Amino acid sequence: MVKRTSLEGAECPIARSLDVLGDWWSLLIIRDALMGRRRFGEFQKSLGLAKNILTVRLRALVDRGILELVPASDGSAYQEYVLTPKGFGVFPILVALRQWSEEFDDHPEGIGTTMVDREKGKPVKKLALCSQDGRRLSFADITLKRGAPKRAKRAVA
Amino acid sequence: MVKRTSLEGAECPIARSLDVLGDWWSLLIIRDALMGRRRFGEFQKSLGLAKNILTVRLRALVDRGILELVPASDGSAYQEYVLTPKGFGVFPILVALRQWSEEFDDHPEGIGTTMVDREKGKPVKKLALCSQDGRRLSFADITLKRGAPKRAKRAVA
DNA sequence: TAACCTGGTTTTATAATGCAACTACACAAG
DNA sequence: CTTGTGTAGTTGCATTATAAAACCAGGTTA
Repeated sequence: MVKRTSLEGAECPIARSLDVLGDWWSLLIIRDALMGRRRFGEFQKSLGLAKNILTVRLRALVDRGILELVPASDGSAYQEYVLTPKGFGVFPILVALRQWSEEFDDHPEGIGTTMVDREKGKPVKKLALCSQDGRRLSFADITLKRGAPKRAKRAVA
Repeated sequence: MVKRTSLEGAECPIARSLDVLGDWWSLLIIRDALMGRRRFGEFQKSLGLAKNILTVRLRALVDRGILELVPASDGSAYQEYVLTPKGFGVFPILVALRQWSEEFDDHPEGIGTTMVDREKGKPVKKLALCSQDGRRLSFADITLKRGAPKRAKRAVA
């Protein structure tokens, strides 16, 4: 078997996420979707990737429950791709990627945009990992415990 | 040009990060490095990837300033791969990936470990994006402004 | 109805990935 | 000093994924 070894079924949740999001285009498609793009052609023009690849990626994202196909909002007979809650949940990952580049990129002058809060127009704070009682945690302050995390009941949107 | 289109030089900092971290193995290698692995053989056994691939990935991570080759800590003539500050900076990205899986994975019971704070043993809080004055921001509360972010002066370690 | 746009599929070429076999060096034992 | 074992790769070849370009079908527009 030479296929690109799948990480599906891995125990590590990082590997599980990467199995879904870890290819070259998926995260960029989701980024564009968060910026409001929804049509096949919009994605294709914005990302500049081949249409056959985009077809496959979009289908995969729909299959995994990250995007959803809905009738076009403008009343035409076409369809649009919109994010599901699971898709919106990717937002912090994109923020983390953005902030890593902002902090460590070797040529930061090449970065074209800064993320600011809409109300004040000021750059946002760095994502920080905190304990439940509010202490800031570095990677040395955490450890892994066996067993699946209990999932908070999610509101029904 | 048929090569896997490089995102190098993109304006979007997310694309820039993905250009470095966006392949199947790099983030998993960094994850392992954060867990204390440092030798070629350790990575290879842990990840189960082909040695030629590992060679290429490690070299790329060293070239990009994420890993560093240092003389082995046990006094042998071999070398070890250790994370640079830039490498440690990837930690929040891995946390975000982990938390996305914890929250949205379709089969959460397959997740093997939970991240807890070492001191209290309790699960950590979700990463939250905040404005400089402390308001929690959702993706709808932010916007992009043109121009590179100013980078905070970093301590000289 | 003809031209055009949208959202694809097909074809074909090249680059990345994976396995297995092989090599080079370090170190340890006999 | 020779043989054996472990580490850290390299090389060769098969298979897959990715890409560019051509093609196409249904909806929309003129």
